[in-house]
Amino acid sequence: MSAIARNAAGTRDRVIAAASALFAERGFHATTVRDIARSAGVNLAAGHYHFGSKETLYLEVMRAQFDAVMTSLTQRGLRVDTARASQATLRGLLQARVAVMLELLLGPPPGLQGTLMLREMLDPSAALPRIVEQFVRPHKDEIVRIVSGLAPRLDAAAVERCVFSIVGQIFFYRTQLAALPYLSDTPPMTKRWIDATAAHITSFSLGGMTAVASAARRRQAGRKR
Amino acid sequence: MSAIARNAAGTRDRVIAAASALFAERGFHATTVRDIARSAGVNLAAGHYHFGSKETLYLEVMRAQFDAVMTSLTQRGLRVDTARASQATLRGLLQARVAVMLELLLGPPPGLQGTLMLREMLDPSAALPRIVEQFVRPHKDEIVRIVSGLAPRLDAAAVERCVFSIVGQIFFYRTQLAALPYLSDTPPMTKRWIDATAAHITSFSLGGMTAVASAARRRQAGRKR
DNA sequence: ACGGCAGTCGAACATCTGTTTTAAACGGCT
DNA sequence: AGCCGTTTAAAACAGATGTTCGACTGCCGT
Repeated sequence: MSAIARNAAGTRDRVIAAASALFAERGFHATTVRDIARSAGVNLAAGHYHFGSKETLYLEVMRAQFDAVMTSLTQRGLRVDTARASQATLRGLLQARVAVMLELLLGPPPGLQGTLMLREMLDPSAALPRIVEQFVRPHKDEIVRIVSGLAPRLDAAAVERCVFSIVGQIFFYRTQLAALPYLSDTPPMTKRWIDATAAHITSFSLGGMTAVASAARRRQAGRKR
Repeated sequence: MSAIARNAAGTRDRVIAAASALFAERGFHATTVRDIARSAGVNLAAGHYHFGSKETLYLEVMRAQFDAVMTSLTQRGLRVDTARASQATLRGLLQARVAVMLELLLGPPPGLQGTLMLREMLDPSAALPRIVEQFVRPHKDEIVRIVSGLAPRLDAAAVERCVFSIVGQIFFYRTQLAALPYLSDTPPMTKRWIDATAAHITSFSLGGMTAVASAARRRQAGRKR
């Protein structure tokens, strides 16, 4: 544990950092271990010494990346008690959560985790279950709680559909990122833009939830007749 | 043009078909020309004879795939005059359009075009502009027309945000396809499920649009004071 | 002072990949 | 028949890629 102290830790971390960026930018198969080594400024064999194989390195990158995200999120204290909050408070919570997810997906840094997650969705690996449990599930559960508070009459299935509708709106801007320049002259993703978009999504979603709730009520009333 | 009639067209098409499936399933880099040849049941050199290179083949696959989609869509006669339609009609148009896009993205066949498009979004190639113009743009314009009809008071920017909110809800089920089994016990994507989901998205979106519209009206009134 | 050891390095290995080449066959067309 | 576009077969090529090997380095404990 001598050369480790200054070198090994540094080397290992530099490999992880370089691999994260390259895997996100080009994907697993288009990224070569030589690219990673060159980008990290380390020897080609260093990667295999620390991780054993390219695939293990990839999984380790995922673990490191999403562990980092979750700790940074809990640090920001976004876990709030939604049990007994007013409607206005819940709306604020929703908007804040939407803004956080937009930031997370679109960066800066330019949506590293968002890109990695999207790649996992398209080419699932052994890392996907972990990512879903550690990263997606908490967000989903939180929004489920908020939606349940905002529309108490909805049953679980309807709540889930509403949550998917909300999350879908958020993911859109990351999924279609490459196509957006061709579709509209969207401004750069500044903090201002993120806040405005979060406000729109919140407003849109609140309207959507009340519409779905009243439709369900109407359906119920119709059945009783 | 003799051996073409039965062989060339057959061979060429078989290569395209096999390449489409493999590119969608594994992506460009993870697919080898030998895999394609074996899957198509043709000789290795056949691909290069017809397409010259793997990249050209890929672009040709994209062209063929999205040309096919668009012709099949126009055959279904989904271009309707939305200029002077009643609100109820517009709602029906929206729901039909949402259902079509869900089918397109989720298959069967299991979302081949949806997967290819998603891969293009993540790793754009020379095919992306064409895909956007031929495939994404028409859908967007159609929904813009429907939304404009449903909420005439909204300005262009607000309409676009609403369209993104609608399309985002649709894409969600394709983007998060791999994660859905971990998140909820979603039923298989039968026609029934697609119709129900389209109904939900339509209902949710109508509510969202009226909410956004009334918020805009409120903002306007506030400014005038 | 010295052996051990984790870490690093340069080189090499075996395999895979896209592409090209060569030769031979097949089938319709004039 | 002879030609020509198409297809097959087999091989080879150059370059890239993941992985491994052996030697070297610097530091620690004894």
